[in-house]
Amino acid sequence: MTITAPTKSPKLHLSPLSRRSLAEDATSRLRRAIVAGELPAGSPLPEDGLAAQLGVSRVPIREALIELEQEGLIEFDHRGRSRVRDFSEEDFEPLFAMRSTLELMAARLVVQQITKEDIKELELMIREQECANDLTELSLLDVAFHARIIQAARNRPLTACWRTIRSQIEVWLAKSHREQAQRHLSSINLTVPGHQRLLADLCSGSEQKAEAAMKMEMATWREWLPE
Amino acid sequence: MTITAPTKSPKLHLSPLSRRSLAEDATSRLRRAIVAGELPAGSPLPEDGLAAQLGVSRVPIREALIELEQEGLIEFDHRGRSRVRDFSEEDFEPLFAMRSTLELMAARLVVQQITKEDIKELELMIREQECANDLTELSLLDVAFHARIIQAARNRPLTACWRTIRSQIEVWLAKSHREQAQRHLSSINLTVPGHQRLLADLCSGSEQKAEAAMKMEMATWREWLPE
DNA sequence: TTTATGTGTACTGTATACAGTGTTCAATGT
DNA sequence: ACATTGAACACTGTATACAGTACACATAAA
Repeated sequence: MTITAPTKSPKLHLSPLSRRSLAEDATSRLRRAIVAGELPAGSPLPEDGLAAQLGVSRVPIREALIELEQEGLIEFDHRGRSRVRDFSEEDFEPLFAMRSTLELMAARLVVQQITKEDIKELELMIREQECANDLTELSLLDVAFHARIIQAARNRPLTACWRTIRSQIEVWLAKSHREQAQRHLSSINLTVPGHQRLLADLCSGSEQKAEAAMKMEMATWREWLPE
Repeated sequence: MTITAPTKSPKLHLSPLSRRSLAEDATSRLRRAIVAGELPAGSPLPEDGLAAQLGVSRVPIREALIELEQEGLIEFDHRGRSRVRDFSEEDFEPLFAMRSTLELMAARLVVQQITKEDIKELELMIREQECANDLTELSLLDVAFHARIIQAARNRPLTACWRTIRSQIEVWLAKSHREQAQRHLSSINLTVPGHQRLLADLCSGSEQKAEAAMKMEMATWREWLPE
Protein backbone atom coordinates (compact mmCIF):
# COMPACT_ATOMS: atom_id res chain seq x y z
CA MET A 1 0.00 0.00 0.00
CA THR A 2 1.79 3.08 -1.20
CA ILE A 3 0.93 6.65 -0.38
CA THR A 4 -0.01 8.41 -3.56
CA ALA A 5 0.45 12.14 -3.76
CA PRO A 6 -2.56 14.03 -5.07
CA THR A 7 -2.09 15.09 -8.65
CA LYS A 8 -4.26 18.16 -8.24
CA SER A 9 -3.55 20.55 -5.40
CA PRO A 10 -5.83 19.51 -2.56
CA LYS A 11 -8.38 22.24 -1.88
CA LEU A 12 -8.60 21.42 1.81
CA HIS A 13 -6.10 23.98 2.98
CA LEU A 14 -4.96 23.10 6.48
CA SER A 15 -3.77 25.79 8.82
CA PRO A 16 -0.02 25.82 8.20
CA LEU A 17 1.09 24.13 11.40
CA SER A 18 3.33 26.59 13.10
CA ARG A 19 6.73 24.97 13.37
CA ARG A 20 7.13 26.01 16.96
CA SER A 21 10.66 27.10 17.63
CA LEU A 22 12.68 26.19 20.68
CA ALA A 23 12.39 29.81 21.73
CA GLU A 24 8.61 29.58 21.75
CA ASP A 25 8.72 26.32 23.62
CA ALA A 26 11.06 27.78 26.19
CA THR A 27 8.79 30.79 26.55
CA SER A 28 5.73 28.75 27.38
CA ARG A 29 7.62 26.40 29.66
CA LEU A 30 9.00 29.30 31.66
CA ARG A 31 5.71 31.14 31.63
CA ARG A 32 3.90 28.15 33.01
CA ALA A 33 6.55 27.65 35.67
CA ILE A 34 6.24 31.25 36.80
CA VAL A 35 2.44 31.26 36.84
CA ALA A 36 2.41 27.99 38.75
CA GLY A 37 4.78 29.45 41.31
CA GLU A 38 7.46 26.88 40.63
CA LEU A 39 9.80 29.77 39.96
CA PRO A 40 9.00 31.98 42.92
CA ALA A 41 9.16 35.77 42.82
CA GLY A 42 12.72 37.01 42.88
CA SER A 43 14.27 33.83 41.48
CA PRO A 44 17.30 34.59 39.37
CA LEU A 45 17.07 33.30 35.82
CA PRO A 46 20.62 32.72 34.58
CA GLU A 47 20.67 31.95 30.89
CA ASP A 48 23.21 29.18 31.26
CA GLY A 49 21.26 27.38 33.93
CA LEU A 50 17.95 27.55 32.11
CA ALA A 51 19.59 26.46 28.88
CA ALA A 52 21.09 23.43 30.59
CA GLN A 53 17.80 22.51 32.24
CA LEU A 54 15.81 22.80 29.04
CA GLY A 55 18.52 21.17 27.00
CA VAL A 56 18.99 23.99 24.52
CA SER A 57 21.54 26.71 23.95
CA ARG A 58 21.37 30.20 25.37
CA VAL A 59 19.99 31.72 22.18
CA PRO A 60 16.41 30.48 22.46
CA ILE A 61 16.51 31.22 26.19
CA ARG A 62 17.47 34.83 25.57
CA GLU A 63 14.55 35.27 23.22
CA ALA A 64 12.20 33.68 25.70
CA LEU A 65 13.39 36.03 28.43
CA ILE A 66 12.80 39.05 26.22
CA GLU A 67 9.26 37.90 25.56
CA LEU A 68 8.57 37.26 29.23
CA GLU A 69 9.83 40.69 30.09
CA GLN A 70 7.32 42.20 27.67
CA GLU A 71 4.62 40.19 29.38
CA GLY A 72 5.68 41.69 32.67
CA LEU A 73 6.62 38.39 34.29
CA ILE A 74 10.32 39.03 34.70
CA GLU A 75 12.60 42.02 35.07
CA PHE A 76 16.12 42.78 33.94
CA ASP A 77 18.47 44.63 36.23
CA HIS A 78 20.89 47.25 35.04
CA ARG A 79 23.37 44.69 33.85
CA GLY A 80 20.99 42.42 32.05
CA ARG A 81 20.37 39.76 34.64
CA SER A 82 16.79 38.69 34.94
CA ARG A 83 14.65 37.66 37.88
CA VAL A 84 11.08 36.60 38.31
CA ARG A 85 9.16 39.74 39.05
CA ASP A 86 7.97 40.24 42.57
CA PHE A 87 4.44 41.61 42.51
CA SER A 88 3.55 43.66 45.51
CA GLU A 89 0.06 44.69 46.43
CA GLU A 90 0.55 48.15 44.94
CA ASP A 91 0.97 46.50 41.57
CA PHE A 92 -2.51 45.10 41.64
CA GLU A 93 -4.61 48.23 41.35
CA PRO A 94 -2.89 49.52 38.18
CA LEU A 95 -3.14 46.10 36.58
CA PHE A 96 -6.79 45.86 37.46
CA ALA A 97 -7.47 49.32 36.08
CA MET A 98 -5.74 48.47 32.83
CA ARG A 99 -7.62 45.22 32.49
CA SER A 100 -10.95 46.90 33.07
CA THR A 101 -10.21 49.55 30.50
CA LEU A 102 -9.25 47.03 27.86
CA GLU A 103 -12.15 44.70 28.50
CA LEU A 104 -14.65 47.53 28.48
CA MET A 105 -13.33 48.67 25.15
CA ALA A 106 -13.57 45.10 23.93
CA ALA A 107 -17.18 44.84 25.04
CA ARG A 108 -18.10 47.93 23.06
CA LEU A 109 -16.41 46.59 19.94
CA VAL A 110 -17.65 43.04 20.27
CA VAL A 111 -21.29 43.95 20.55
CA GLN A 112 -21.15 45.50 17.10
CA GLN A 113 -19.62 42.63 15.26
CA ILE A 114 -19.77 39.34 17.12
CA THR A 115 -20.14 36.38 14.76
CA LYS A 116 -21.79 32.98 14.99
CA GLU A 117 -18.33 31.48 15.07
CA ASP A 118 -17.36 33.61 18.07
CA ILE A 119 -20.51 32.67 19.91
CA LYS A 120 -20.07 28.99 19.24
CA GLU A 121 -16.55 28.99 20.53
CA LEU A 122 -17.40 31.04 23.61
CA GLU A 123 -20.25 28.68 24.43
CA LEU A 124 -17.93 25.77 24.08
CA MET A 125 -15.49 27.40 26.46
CA ILE A 126 -18.22 27.91 29.03
CA ARG A 127 -19.01 24.23 28.82
CA GLU A 128 -15.37 23.43 29.47
CA GLN A 129 -15.50 25.66 32.51
CA GLU A 130 -18.32 23.56 33.89
CA CYS A 131 -15.96 20.60 33.91
CA ALA A 132 -13.09 22.32 35.69
CA ASN A 133 -11.77 20.33 38.61
CA ASP A 134 -9.97 22.93 40.64
CA LEU A 135 -9.65 26.66 41.05
CA THR A 136 -6.39 26.93 39.19
CA GLU A 137 -7.74 25.21 36.14
CA LEU A 138 -10.91 27.26 36.28
CA SER A 139 -9.09 30.55 36.52
CA LEU A 140 -6.96 29.74 33.49
CA LEU A 141 -10.11 28.88 31.55
CA ASP A 142 -11.61 32.11 32.81
CA VAL A 143 -8.71 34.15 31.47
CA ALA A 144 -8.81 32.23 28.20
CA PHE A 145 -12.51 33.06 27.89
CA HIS A 146 -11.78 36.74 28.25
CA ALA A 147 -8.92 36.44 25.79
CA ARG A 148 -11.40 35.03 23.30
CA ILE A 149 -13.65 38.01 23.82
CA ILE A 150 -10.72 40.32 23.15
CA GLN A 151 -10.09 38.38 19.98
CA ALA A 152 -13.70 38.84 18.95
CA ALA A 153 -13.19 42.59 19.14
CA ARG A 154 -10.97 42.22 16.09
CA ASN A 155 -8.76 45.11 16.98
CA ARG A 156 -5.11 44.31 16.55
CA PRO A 157 -3.65 46.94 18.84
CA LEU A 158 -6.11 45.87 21.51
CA THR A 159 -4.94 42.30 21.23
CA ALA A 160 -1.35 43.47 21.53
CA CYS A 161 -2.15 45.41 24.68
CA TRP A 162 -3.98 42.49 26.22
CA ARG A 163 -0.94 40.36 25.57
CA THR A 164 1.13 42.63 27.81
CA ILE A 165 -1.12 42.02 30.81
CA ARG A 166 -2.62 38.58 30.33
CA SER A 167 0.16 36.60 31.98
CA GLN A 168 0.30 38.99 34.89
CA ILE A 169 -3.38 38.40 35.50
CA GLU A 170 -2.75 34.69 35.53
CA VAL A 171 0.04 35.15 38.04
CA TRP A 172 -2.21 37.15 40.36
CA LEU A 173 -4.97 34.63 40.24
CA ALA A 174 -2.70 31.67 40.82
CA LYS A 175 -0.90 33.42 43.65
CA SER A 176 -4.16 34.40 45.25
CA HIS A 177 -5.46 30.85 45.06
CA ARG A 178 -2.33 29.45 46.61
CA GLU A 179 -2.42 31.87 49.49
CA GLN A 180 -6.08 31.84 50.33
CA ALA A 181 -7.82 29.12 48.43
CA GLN A 182 -10.84 28.94 50.69
CA ARG A 183 -11.79 32.56 50.00
CA HIS A 184 -12.31 31.75 46.35
CA LEU A 185 -14.07 28.46 46.62
CA SER A 186 -17.45 30.12 46.26
CA SER A 187 -16.43 31.68 42.99
CA ILE A 188 -16.26 28.28 41.42
CA ASN A 189 -20.02 28.30 41.21
CA LEU A 190 -20.32 31.88 40.04
CA THR A 191 -17.99 31.83 37.08
CA VAL A 192 -20.14 29.88 34.67
CA PRO A 193 -23.43 31.73 35.20
CA GLY A 194 -21.50 35.00 35.12
CA HIS A 195 -20.03 34.13 31.77
CA GLN A 196 -23.36 32.97 30.39
CA ARG A 197 -24.89 36.27 31.35
CA LEU A 198 -21.95 38.18 29.87
CA LEU A 199 -22.10 36.31 26.60
CA ALA A 200 -25.84 36.88 26.33
CA ASP A 201 -25.38 40.61 26.79
CA LEU A 202 -22.54 40.73 24.29
CA CYS A 203 -24.96 39.19 21.79
CA SER A 204 -27.80 41.52 22.70
CA GLY A 205 -26.70 44.21 20.29
CA SER A 206 -27.02 46.80 23.02
CA GLU A 207 -23.86 48.65 23.87
CA GLN A 208 -25.26 49.61 27.27
CA LYS A 209 -26.05 46.05 28.21
CA ALA A 210 -22.67 44.80 27.03
CA GLU A 211 -20.79 47.47 28.94
CA ALA A 212 -22.80 46.91 32.07
CA ALA A 213 -22.26 43.18 31.94
CA MET A 214 -18.55 43.59 31.50
CA LYS A 215 -18.37 46.08 34.35
CA MET A 216 -20.13 43.54 36.52
CA GLU A 217 -17.67 40.86 35.49
CA MET A 218 -14.75 43.12 36.32
CA ALA A 219 -16.25 43.98 39.69
CA THR A 220 -16.53 40.30 40.51
CA TRP A 221 -12.94 39.76 39.63
CA ARG A 222 -11.94 42.77 41.69
CA GLU A 223 -13.35 41.18 44.83
CA TRP A 224 -11.21 38.12 44.39
CA LEU A 225 -8.06 39.98 44.97
CA PRO A 226 -5.83 41.46 47.56
CA GLU A 227 -6.79 42.26 51.15
CA MET B 1 47.65 67.49 37.76
CA THR B 2 46.44 64.10 38.79
CA ILE B 3 42.87 63.04 39.20
CA THR B 4 42.29 62.10 42.78
CA ALA B 5 39.58 59.64 43.61
CA PRO B 6 37.23 60.69 46.39
CA THR B 7 38.00 58.89 49.62
CA LYS B 8 34.41 58.96 50.76
CA SER B 9 31.68 57.73 48.43
CA PRO B 10 30.24 60.79 46.74
CA LYS B 11 26.63 61.30 47.77
CA LEU B 12 25.68 62.86 44.46
CA HIS B 13 24.28 59.73 42.84
CA LEU B 14 24.06 60.21 39.12
CA SER B 15 21.52 58.32 37.11
CA PRO B 16 23.40 55.17 36.12
CA LEU B 17 23.92 55.97 32.45
CA SER B 18 22.39 53.07 30.64
CA ARG B 19 25.17 51.29 28.80
CA ARG B 20 23.14 51.10 25.64
CA SER B 21 23.66 47.81 23.94
CA LEU B 22 24.14 47.33 20.24
CA ALA B 23 20.70 45.75 20.16
CA GLU B 24 19.13 48.90 21.56
CA ASP B 25 21.08 51.05 19.14
CA ALA B 26 20.00 48.89 16.25
CA THR B 27 16.40 49.10 17.42
CA SER B 28 16.32 52.86 17.43
CA ARG B 29 18.19 53.14 14.15
CA LEU B 30 15.75 50.83 12.44
CA ARG B 31 12.75 52.42 14.12
CA ARG B 32 13.79 55.85 12.94
CA ALA B 33 14.39 54.57 9.43
CA ILE B 34 10.92 53.04 9.28
CA VAL B 35 9.15 56.07 10.72
CA ALA B 36 11.02 58.33 8.32
CA GLY B 37 9.96 56.15 5.42
CA GLU B 38 13.51 55.31 4.46
CA LEU B 39 12.54 51.67 4.76
CA PRO B 40 9.25 51.67 2.86
CA ALA B 41 6.35 49.41 3.70
CA GLY B 42 6.99 45.88 2.54
CA SER B 43 10.77 46.13 2.53
CA PRO B 44 12.38 42.83 3.44
CA LEU B 45 14.67 42.99 6.44
CA PRO B 46 17.24 40.23 6.08
CA GLU B 47 19.31 39.85 9.22
CA ASP B 48 22.55 39.44 7.32
CA GLY B 49 22.06 42.56 5.29
CA LEU B 50 21.11 44.74 8.24
CA ALA B 51 23.96 43.35 10.29
CA ALA B 52 26.42 44.21 7.54
CA GLN B 53 25.02 47.72 7.11
CA LEU B 54 25.10 48.49 10.81
CA GLY B 55 28.44 46.80 11.29
CA VAL B 56 27.33 44.30 13.90
CA SER B 57 26.56 40.62 14.00
CA ARG B 58 23.12 39.08 13.53
CA VAL B 59 22.51 38.68 17.24
CA PRO B 60 21.75 42.31 18.11
CA ILE B 61 19.77 42.59 14.88
CA ARG B 62 17.55 39.67 15.83
CA GLU B 63 16.77 41.26 19.16
CA ALA B 64 16.01 44.56 17.49
CA LEU B 65 13.62 42.87 15.07
CA ILE B 66 11.78 41.17 17.93
CA GLU B 67 11.32 44.52 19.64
CA LEU B 68 10.10 46.20 16.46
CA GLU B 69 7.61 43.42 15.95
CA GLN B 70 6.17 44.09 19.40
CA GLU B 71 5.88 47.74 18.47
CA GLY B 72 3.91 46.74 15.41
CA LEU B 73 6.35 48.19 12.91
CA ILE B 74 7.40 44.95 11.25
CA GLU B 75 5.92 41.52 10.67
CA PHE B 76 7.37 38.03 10.52
CA ASP B 77 6.11 35.62 7.92
CA HIS B 78 5.56 31.96 8.61
CA ARG B 79 9.21 31.13 8.21
CA GLY B 80 10.65 33.94 10.27
CA ARG B 81 11.48 36.48 7.61
CA SER B 82 10.57 40.02 8.48
CA ARG B 83 9.27 42.91 6.43
CA VAL B 84 8.32 46.47 7.19
CA ARG B 85 4.62 46.39 7.94
CA ASP B 86 2.32 47.79 5.32
CA PHE B 87 -0.36 49.82 7.03
CA SER B 88 -3.56 49.96 5.09
CA GLU B 89 -6.37 52.37 5.79
CA GLU B 90 -8.32 49.74 7.69
CA ASP B 91 -5.53 49.64 10.23
CA PHE B 92 -6.05 53.22 11.19
CA GLU B 93 -9.41 53.08 12.92
CA PRO B 94 -8.42 50.33 15.39
CA LEU B 95 -5.20 52.11 16.20
CA PHE B 96 -7.04 55.35 16.75
CA ALA B 97 -9.60 53.64 18.98
CA MET B 98 -6.87 52.06 21.06
CA ARG B 99 -5.03 55.32 21.41
CA SER B 100 -8.12 57.15 22.51
CA THR B 101 -8.90 54.54 25.10
CA LEU B 102 -5.42 54.64 26.58
CA GLU B 103 -5.17 58.39 26.62
CA LEU B 104 -8.58 58.79 28.18
CA MET B 105 -7.60 56.39 30.92
CA ALA B 106 -4.39 58.34 31.35
CA ALA B 107 -6.29 61.61 31.70
CA ARG B 108 -8.43 60.17 34.48
CA LEU B 109 -5.37 58.94 36.35
CA VAL B 110 -3.25 62.00 35.78
CA VAL B 111 -5.76 64.47 37.12
CA GLN B 112 -5.63 62.74 40.50
CA GLN B 113 -1.91 62.78 40.97
CA ILE B 114 -0.08 65.15 38.66
CA THR B 115 3.02 66.63 40.31
CA LYS B 116 4.86 69.92 40.01
CA GLU B 117 7.65 68.03 38.30
CA ASP B 118 5.25 66.66 35.68
CA ILE B 119 3.81 70.09 35.04
CA LYS B 120 7.21 71.69 34.71
CA GLU B 121 8.35 69.13 32.19
CA LEU B 122 5.15 69.29 30.18
CA GLU B 123 5.37 73.07 30.04
CA LEU B 124 8.93 72.80 28.85
CA MET B 125 7.84 70.42 26.12
CA ILE B 126 5.18 72.83 24.95
CA ARG B 127 7.83 75.52 24.69
CA GLU B 128 9.91 73.20 22.55
CA GLN B 129 6.91 72.66 20.32
CA GLU B 130 6.73 76.40 19.72
CA CYS B 131 10.19 76.21 18.18
CA ALA B 132 9.49 73.29 15.85
CA ASN B 133 10.57 73.98 12.30
CA ASP B 134 8.53 71.51 10.32
CA LEU B 135 5.56 69.21 10.60
CA THR B 136 7.58 66.05 11.08
CA GLU B 137 9.50 67.48 13.98
CA LEU B 138 6.33 68.88 15.49
CA SER B 139 4.46 65.61 15.29
CA LEU B 140 7.27 63.74 17.03
CA LEU B 141 7.23 66.34 19.79
CA ASP B 142 3.47 65.97 19.91
CA VAL B 143 3.71 62.22 20.44
CA ALA B 144 6.45 62.71 23.02
CA PHE B 145 4.19 65.12 24.88
CA HIS B 146 1.45 62.53 25.05
CA ALA B 147 3.97 59.91 26.11
CA ARG B 148 4.90 62.18 28.99
CA ILE B 149 1.26 62.39 30.01
CA ILE B 150 1.05 58.61 30.00
CA GLN B 151 4.11 58.55 32.20
CA ALA B 152 2.44 60.96 34.59
CA ALA B 153 -0.39 58.47 35.01
CA ARG B 154 2.12 56.29 36.84
CA ASN B 155 0.50 53.06 35.78
CA ARG B 156 2.99 50.50 34.61
CA PRO B 157 0.68 48.33 32.53
CA LEU B 158 -0.62 51.46 30.84
CA THR B 159 2.90 52.48 29.92
CA ALA B 160 3.51 49.02 28.51
CA CYS B 161 0.37 49.22 26.38
CA TRP B 162 1.28 52.65 25.09
CA ARG B 163 4.65 51.28 24.08
CA THR B 164 2.91 48.82 21.74
CA ILE B 165 1.22 51.60 19.77
CA ARG B 166 3.46 54.64 20.05
CA SER B 167 5.69 53.86 17.10
CA GLN B 168 2.73 53.01 14.92
CA ILE B 169 1.25 56.41 15.65
CA GLU B 170 4.50 58.03 14.60
CA VAL B 171 4.47 56.04 11.37
CA TRP B 172 0.94 57.18 10.57
CA LEU B 173 1.70 60.81 11.21
CA ALA B 174 4.91 60.77 9.20
CA LYS B 175 3.24 58.94 6.34
CA SER B 176 0.34 61.31 6.35
CA HIS B 177 2.61 64.33 6.26
CA ARG B 178 4.59 62.93 3.38
CA GLU B 179 1.51 62.23 1.33
CA GLN B 180 -0.47 65.35 1.96
CA ALA B 181 1.62 67.86 3.77
CA GLN B 182 -0.51 70.85 2.87
CA ARG B 183 -3.57 69.44 4.60
CA HIS B 184 -1.78 69.57 7.90
CA LEU B 185 -0.06 72.88 7.66
CA SER B 186 -2.81 74.57 9.62
CA SER B 187 -2.32 72.18 12.51
CA ILE B 188 1.07 73.66 13.16
CA ASN B 189 -0.62 76.61 14.77
CA LEU B 190 -3.16 74.57 16.68
CA THR B 191 -0.90 72.10 18.46
CA VAL B 192 0.57 74.43 21.04
CA PRO B 193 -2.64 76.11 22.20
CA GLY B 194 -4.33 72.72 22.24
CA HIS B 195 -1.66 71.33 24.50
CA GLN B 196 -1.77 74.37 26.76
CA ARG B 197 -5.48 73.90 27.18
CA LEU B 198 -5.07 70.19 27.79
CA LEU B 199 -2.38 70.69 30.40
CA ALA B 200 -4.47 73.29 32.18
CA ASP B 201 -7.40 70.91 32.38
CA LEU B 202 -5.22 68.05 33.56
CA CYS B 203 -4.17 70.33 36.42
CA SER B 204 -7.69 71.47 37.18
CA GLY B 205 -8.40 68.57 39.49
CA SER B 206 -11.67 67.95 37.70
CA GLU B 207 -11.99 64.55 36.11
CA GLN B 208 -14.72 65.83 33.80
CA LYS B 209 -12.60 68.66 32.51
CA ALA B 210 -9.59 66.43 32.01
CA GLU B 211 -11.59 63.82 30.13
CA ALA B 212 -13.28 66.40 27.96
CA ALA B 213 -9.99 68.05 27.10
CA MET B 214 -8.43 64.75 26.15
CA LYS B 215 -11.42 63.82 24.03
CA MET B 216 -11.04 67.10 22.24
CA GLU B 217 -7.36 66.44 21.67
CA MET B 218 -8.13 63.00 20.26
CA ALA B 219 -10.80 64.41 17.99
CA THR B 220 -8.32 66.92 16.61
CA TRP B 221 -5.85 64.17 15.90
CA ARG B 222 -8.58 62.12 14.31
CA GLU B 223 -9.14 64.79 11.68
CA TRP B 224 -5.54 64.72 10.63
CA LEU B 225 -5.86 61.27 9.28
CA PRO B 226 -7.30 59.33 6.46
CA GLU B 227 -10.38 60.82 4.86
C1' DT C 1 1.37 24.61 -23.09
C1' DT C 2 0.97 22.49 -18.67
C1' DT C 3 2.59 19.46 -14.82
C1' DA C 4 6.09 17.00 -12.23
C1' DT C 5 10.98 16.82 -10.50
C1' DG C 6 15.34 18.12 -9.27
C1' DT C 7 18.86 21.45 -7.68
C1' DG C 8 20.67 25.71 -5.99
C1' DT C 9 20.12 29.66 -3.16
C1' DA C 10 18.93 32.69 0.47
C1' DC C 11 17.71 32.90 4.48
C1' DT C 12 16.59 31.72 9.50
C1' DG C 13 17.21 28.74 13.86
C1' DT C 14 20.47 27.13 16.91
C1' DA C 15 24.89 26.02 18.95
C1' DT C 16 29.29 27.33 20.38
C1' DA C 17 33.14 30.39 21.55
C1' DC C 18 35.09 34.33 23.43
C1' DA C 19 35.48 38.87 25.44
C1' DG C 20 34.22 42.14 28.77
C1' DT C 21 32.34 43.77 33.13
C1' DG C 22 30.30 44.28 37.75
C1' DT C 23 30.63 41.86 42.15
C1' DT C 24 32.50 39.35 45.80
C1' DC C 25 35.81 38.28 48.96
C1' DA C 26 40.11 37.72 50.64
C1' DA C 27 44.58 39.88 51.22
C1' DT C 28 47.00 44.02 52.18
C1' DG C 29 48.04 48.27 54.11
C1' DT C 30 46.85 52.22 57.46
C1' DA D 1 38.72 48.39 62.98
C1' DC D 2 38.66 50.45 58.46
C1' DA D 3 39.65 51.54 53.80
C1' DT D 4 42.07 49.84 49.45
C1' DT D 5 43.58 46.80 46.27
C1' DG D 6 43.45 42.84 43.51
C1' DA D 7 42.21 38.60 41.68
C1' DA D 8 38.61 35.00 40.81
C1' DC D 9 33.98 34.35 39.52
C1' DA D 10 29.55 34.48 37.37
C1' DC D 11 27.27 36.14 34.15
C1' DT D 12 25.83 38.70 29.94
C1' DG D 13 26.84 40.80 25.16
C1' DT D 14 28.46 39.72 20.85
C1' DA D 15 30.54 37.20 17.08
C1' DT D 16 30.96 33.25 14.35
C1' DA D 17 29.82 28.70 12.47
C1' DC D 18 26.83 25.31 10.89
C1' DA D 19 22.53 22.94 9.81
C1' DG D 20 18.19 22.85 7.95
C1' DT D 21 14.31 24.39 5.05
C1' DA D 22 11.08 26.78 2.06
C1' DC D 23 11.20 28.83 -2.24
C1' DA D 24 12.62 29.81 -7.10
C1' DC D 25 14.13 28.54 -11.11
C1' DA D 26 15.49 25.45 -14.47
C1' DT D 27 14.89 21.08 -16.53
C1' DA D 28 12.39 16.98 -17.87
C1' DA D 29 7.98 14.52 -18.75
C1' DA D 30 2.94 14.45 -20.26
